[in-house]
Amino acid sequence: MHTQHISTPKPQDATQKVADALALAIHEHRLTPRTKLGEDEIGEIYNVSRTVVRAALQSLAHVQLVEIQRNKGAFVASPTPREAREVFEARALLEPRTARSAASRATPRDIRILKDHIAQEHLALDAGDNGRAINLSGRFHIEIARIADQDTISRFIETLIARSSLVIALYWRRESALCESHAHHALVQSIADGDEQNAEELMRSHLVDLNSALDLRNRPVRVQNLRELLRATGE
Amino acid sequence: MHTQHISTPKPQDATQKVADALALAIHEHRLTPRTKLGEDEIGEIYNVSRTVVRAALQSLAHVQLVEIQRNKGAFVASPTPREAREVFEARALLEPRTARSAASRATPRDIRILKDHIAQEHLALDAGDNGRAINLSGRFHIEIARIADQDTISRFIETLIARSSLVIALYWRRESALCESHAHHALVQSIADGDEQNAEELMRSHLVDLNSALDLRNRPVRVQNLRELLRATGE
DNA sequence: GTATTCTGTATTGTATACAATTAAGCCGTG
DNA sequence: CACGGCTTAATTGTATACAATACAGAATAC
Repeated sequence: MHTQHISTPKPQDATQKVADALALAIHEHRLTPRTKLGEDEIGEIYNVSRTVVRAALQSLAHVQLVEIQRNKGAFVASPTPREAREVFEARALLEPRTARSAASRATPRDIRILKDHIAQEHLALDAGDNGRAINLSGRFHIEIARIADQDTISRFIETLIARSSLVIALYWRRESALCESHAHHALVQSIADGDEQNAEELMRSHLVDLNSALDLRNRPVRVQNLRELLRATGE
Repeated sequence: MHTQHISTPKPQDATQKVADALALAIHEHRLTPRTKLGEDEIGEIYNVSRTVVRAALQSLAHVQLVEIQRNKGAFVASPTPREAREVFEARALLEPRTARSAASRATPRDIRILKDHIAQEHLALDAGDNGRAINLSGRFHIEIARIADQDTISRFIETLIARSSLVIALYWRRESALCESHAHHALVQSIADGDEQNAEELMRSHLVDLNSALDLRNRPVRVQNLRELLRATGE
């Protein structure tokens, strides 16, 4: 992921590339909430102008992965407990129905893709790459939404899962085991069986489990920005 | 290039202003689907540079009010029948629950605001200003979402209602009466009464009614762009 | 007369330059 | 020593300049 320096052929949309790269970094928890995203800094990293960086940041701001404060700049978003709760409430509203729909439409190829996702998740977990595991876990849910073949709702779910990654970064209780791929496995099984009722119910309980693994009370403000970190010692 | 020096107080975000102005024009059906939105053209109208216009257009593209084609430019979005159906399916999934929540939380002030909305709707209809009436009707739904106090879901609903305006522009059957403010009135009543069950059910049936007023089969491609219009004569 | 290539123009994509705002450092004063 | 105002550096907001792409029309060949 570092062969960018020499040519930069720019075959396609540079803005999208930067946005994707930043989103991936956030999803994998390499960039943590409240981190400052300076335009020049990012531009130098990806060898693009601020024009492109700004467009990428605004795009990420739209899905609330970053927060832009006027004349202050862009920061990795830091969902409040309220926002965190809302994100999972919205997921609870959308995803069970989506899982049901997926169960009614999934093709053998879809099932294969889902199982492949789970396998990769296992690999990442075994390798101790938690960031990648979280990202894959999210993409599993997105894949189900894609199978459901509802573009509009899928898009909503994608943004919710993106924000979930931030919520997890902030509020995940280390006591609870990381991603419960058992739940994913059972979900795939019910989808493969075309058991709509079961798929819907499994997704619902899966989301409840996820939610219960969060501790929305205290907010650990572990920040990458040193200045911010020092200031936090006061409290 | 053109007098930016003297007046243009620019007290706040110029990008947002342009985006809002364009969105309003689309919501009021002054800008119709497939209309080309040239950057220079818009920039001259609002006396801002292309930089600002581009940001506004990208913002609108994100909520799918406009579609941006690379190297081609931005156009007012033109939802396909499939997209139109999906938009209303998503609304049917989100809004009844939201209405229920609104019924459980609405304050007297909220009720007053809703009733005021309806009154304005009536005024616009009586004045024959269909565009404004459609816009107000949408904002009525947005207001209910706001009362429900779920920011995340409210944001989704806002984009859905924005797109609904495009759907209406394309697929509304002129036979059916325009906005049925009776439905809105009954909805407000149930919300004022705190009757959650009724509010949810009324919203559900209201959306069904809206949907049945659409004809998703034929797509009347009445376009402002003359060139596109002439080309359409062939079919 | 029709089709096709070529060329010029218009429009978008990206980079850079300038203006405005913010944040930090410095210095003087109480 | 702490605090407040001023000055300066850094960063963002906006405009403009340049590069690349696409569209339209004309000229040419058939």
